[in-house]
Amino acid sequence: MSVAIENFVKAIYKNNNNDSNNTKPGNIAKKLGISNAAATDMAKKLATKDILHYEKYKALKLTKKGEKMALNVVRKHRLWEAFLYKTFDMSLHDIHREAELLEHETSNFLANKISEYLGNPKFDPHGDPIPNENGEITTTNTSIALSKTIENKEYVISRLMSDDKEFFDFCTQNGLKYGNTILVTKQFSSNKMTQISINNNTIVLNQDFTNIIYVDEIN
Amino acid sequence: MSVAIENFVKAIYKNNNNDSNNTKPGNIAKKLGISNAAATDMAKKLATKDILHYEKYKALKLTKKGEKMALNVVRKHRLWEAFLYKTFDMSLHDIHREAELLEHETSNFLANKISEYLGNPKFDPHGDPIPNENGEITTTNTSIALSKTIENKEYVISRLMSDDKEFFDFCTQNGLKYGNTILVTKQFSSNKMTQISINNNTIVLNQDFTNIIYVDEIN
DNA sequence: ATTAATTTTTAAGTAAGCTTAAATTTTTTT
DNA sequence: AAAAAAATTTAAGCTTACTTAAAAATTAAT
Repeated sequence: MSVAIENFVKAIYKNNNNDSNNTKPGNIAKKLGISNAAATDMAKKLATKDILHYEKYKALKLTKKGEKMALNVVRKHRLWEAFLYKTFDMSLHDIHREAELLEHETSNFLANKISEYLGNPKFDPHGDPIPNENGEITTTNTSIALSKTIENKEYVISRLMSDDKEFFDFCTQNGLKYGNTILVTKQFSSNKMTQISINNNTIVLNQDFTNIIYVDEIN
Repeated sequence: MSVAIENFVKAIYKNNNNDSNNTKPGNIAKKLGISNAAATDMAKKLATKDILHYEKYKALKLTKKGEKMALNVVRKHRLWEAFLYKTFDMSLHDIHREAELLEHETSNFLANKISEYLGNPKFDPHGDPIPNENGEITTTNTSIALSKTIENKEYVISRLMSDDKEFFDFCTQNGLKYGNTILVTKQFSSNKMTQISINNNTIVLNQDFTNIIYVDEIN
């Protein structure tokens, strides 16, 4: 399977997690930086290979086979992220950029070596779950978006769902890191902003950020 | 630069080291598993990009730019080999196979991280020199092929120049490993075989092997 | 030094993965 | 519900990196 195909199924997989009705060629095209026409072509091709279901003008949906392919790539991506983070102490943005390339040239053999070396971790440094060798995600996800949190409650940061360098730079500067504790001090319902306290600093975040920062409640 | 181009210049670079008159399209084609016609096409294309010198029916020769490209790929290949060997304890054959893929998807940034992590090694686990960041090989090579050694002298294995699984399996089984000491007990000049002693075992090797096993004299 | 064998080159063609432009369908707006 | 906007699809075309087959040049053999 080519890099183009692997990236295509990965993009569908990631999109389906959020909003499966929205997984149309144009949407995937935008994420991959290709034209709508190219995405339609690819979708039709992959349908003949039993990798996805394609119906004109309808949303794309991966078959079991396609989902397994996507999860295999996602597994390699997240294992590389975890590995590079630990071994070379690279930034969240850098590990993503490198993993984006390495994921396509990594044998299952090597992926398993990396996993074993790391003690078969369940999450990568962004807090994203790492599928196992069979493409299964065995962890249950109890995290919620920061935008959905309740005032005056404490939470632990569990996931930073982004690829954006500026976002990660901001997080690093403000101590927003996987595992750190924050206190939600105010939810501005009118303008959808969230005020939090971390390391004795007060920060106000807008929805662009509070929808991609995930947290777990502290019991 | 594409994977096809990187592999092409790498193949020329490796061939030039041995016999520069022999570096014609058909030769490179055979190494890459492509047709002669494809190799000729590629050579003509790369000539327009100032990557190599091309003259009809003559041997191919890399330009300074082309050689730098080749050395950059070779550097990444050998750094990956050294890294995988050390970190995951993989076999000489396995590290080669994985490095062959990873070398093309590795940024200079990551290559430098790997090099630094390993203490900027000068040689990979096969004994091949690792070019530095500027594409320079700073080590001088004093090794000779096992076929050129002298009877009743001791040598240290310094290089195993092969990609072949069977060869590496043979080496592993017989203790033929980078850094190990051997005694040359007989050179059969008639049939070009070499008899050595290692770990109290006697082995007779033919030229297929003695031309790719390199050794250093013990002073 | 011819002839034979091999290699290189040219020519024509293919598949993958894109592009732009136009036609069609769906979705949104009024 | 009709018109406008947006998205999807179709069509035609491009580039890269190959292929096979035939022509041309080089190399090897007698």
